[in-house]
Amino acid sequence: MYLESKNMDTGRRPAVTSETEAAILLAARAILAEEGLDALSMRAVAARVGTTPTAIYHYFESKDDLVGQVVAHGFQQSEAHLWKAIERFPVGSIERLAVLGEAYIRFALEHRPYFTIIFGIGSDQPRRLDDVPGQGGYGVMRQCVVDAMECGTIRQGDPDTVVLYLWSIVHGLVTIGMAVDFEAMLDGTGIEIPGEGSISRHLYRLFRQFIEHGLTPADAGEGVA
Amino acid sequence: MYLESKNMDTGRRPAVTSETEAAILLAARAILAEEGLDALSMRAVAARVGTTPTAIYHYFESKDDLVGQVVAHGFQQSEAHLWKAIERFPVGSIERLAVLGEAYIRFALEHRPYFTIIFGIGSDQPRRLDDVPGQGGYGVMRQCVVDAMECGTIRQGDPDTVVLYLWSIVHGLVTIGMAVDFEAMLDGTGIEIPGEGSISRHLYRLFRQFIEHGLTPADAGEGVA
DNA sequence: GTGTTAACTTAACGCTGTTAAGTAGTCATC
DNA sequence: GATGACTACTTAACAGCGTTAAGTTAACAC
Repeated sequence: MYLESKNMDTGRRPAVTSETEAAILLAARAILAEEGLDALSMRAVAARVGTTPTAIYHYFESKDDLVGQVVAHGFQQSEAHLWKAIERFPVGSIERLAVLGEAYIRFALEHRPYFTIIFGIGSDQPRRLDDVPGQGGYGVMRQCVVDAMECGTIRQGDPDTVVLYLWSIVHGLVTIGMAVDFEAMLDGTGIEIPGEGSISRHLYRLFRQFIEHGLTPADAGEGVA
Repeated sequence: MYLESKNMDTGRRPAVTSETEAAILLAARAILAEEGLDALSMRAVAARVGTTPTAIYHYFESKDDLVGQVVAHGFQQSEAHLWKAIERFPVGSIERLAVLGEAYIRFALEHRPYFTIIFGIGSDQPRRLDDVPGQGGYGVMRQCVVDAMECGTIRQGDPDTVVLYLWSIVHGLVTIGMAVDFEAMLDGTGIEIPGEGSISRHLYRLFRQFIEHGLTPADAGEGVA
């Protein structure tokens, strides 16, 4: 549905020059943040900017194009967010990898509409990762994995497999958490719900022993809680 | 957006009695399978059944209600699908757990619109897991994890944590795979794309060593490829 | 001064979910 | 056997959506 436009790949389109164009993008971003995805209509954006809906088509091919650029802006921030989160942890350390996962979860929860648009609408064809702005964090993750392998923190192997593995864990956790009420679900289980911080991040911390040492008892070693 | 209706929790609503109601559900299911989520409109369903759009409101509160019941039907099948997939593997075995994950992936890929509706649309509040038909496979997974713990196949601990961990992996893999073109993405990486079978299932098999033995080199033992 | 272009506006099309109001047909009761 | 109630619809319409076609107004070029 969304993001079909040729212009959504970031960078290739010339920078925003017009004041109106900037205002449109700003308004769209504001609506998405304040009122959510359903409230984001061409008419709503136009009303906020103070123009007519059709004026938007002077700057954007379609709604998909507009939304695509809004999301691209969000995801471009995501990469910076991830890099910033890990910078104070030693390159190649397991902490750096762990914090990266937490940062991914935090960003996803704070930019839920972006994630819904990129990963949520699924009736159509999947897009190339190059078209996902900031590669959805893939680049950062891959660098961290490569570093960790070089340092011997994690075992040798194909880095892309490991990246996809870690990405699946954090992304799955976030996706399930957005759809299912963790709080109600985990009530009565052995998992205690933390007073502060998101449940998703808490769960991710619980996963850490499995990620590091696996589920098999023989491998458990010092990892057992 | 969808599934807000009180009637979406399966079972509590009386069974379909009217012939027309059954025809509406059948038509909606057919449209979803043949033409996808975007094509599923009240008018399209009505046209297929041979009635007017408003007639549907005699049987269903809203579009959300109708879609909710269609999806509920699909997810009810999912639990049976998962149980059937694992039945020929020994209770408590690691194979049984592995096959369960593969079955989840297969079902998700074959019932993409259902997953999109339940997990994809994320602007609104998350729902209780009880309301997710078939608990999204949670019950099956949990039983398998408990069995595996009792058999000593996986280490002792809180089963719900392990279920969420495994669920996150398969669900994340599926979700990313639906949004990103794996084929194009993995071209040029160390991951070889299999000729037959889905890429997601192939990746999941690659993850197995990490799931069992973790990423830490000391734990790797016999798990290394 | 004329032509061209950018930056819009007005009006409309076809689509969507949904509601209000009306209409047959069936069935129970007085 | 007429009356009222209920089921199962229909027709018409409303408000909103993305989008397009056509017209307008201002700025600038030659």
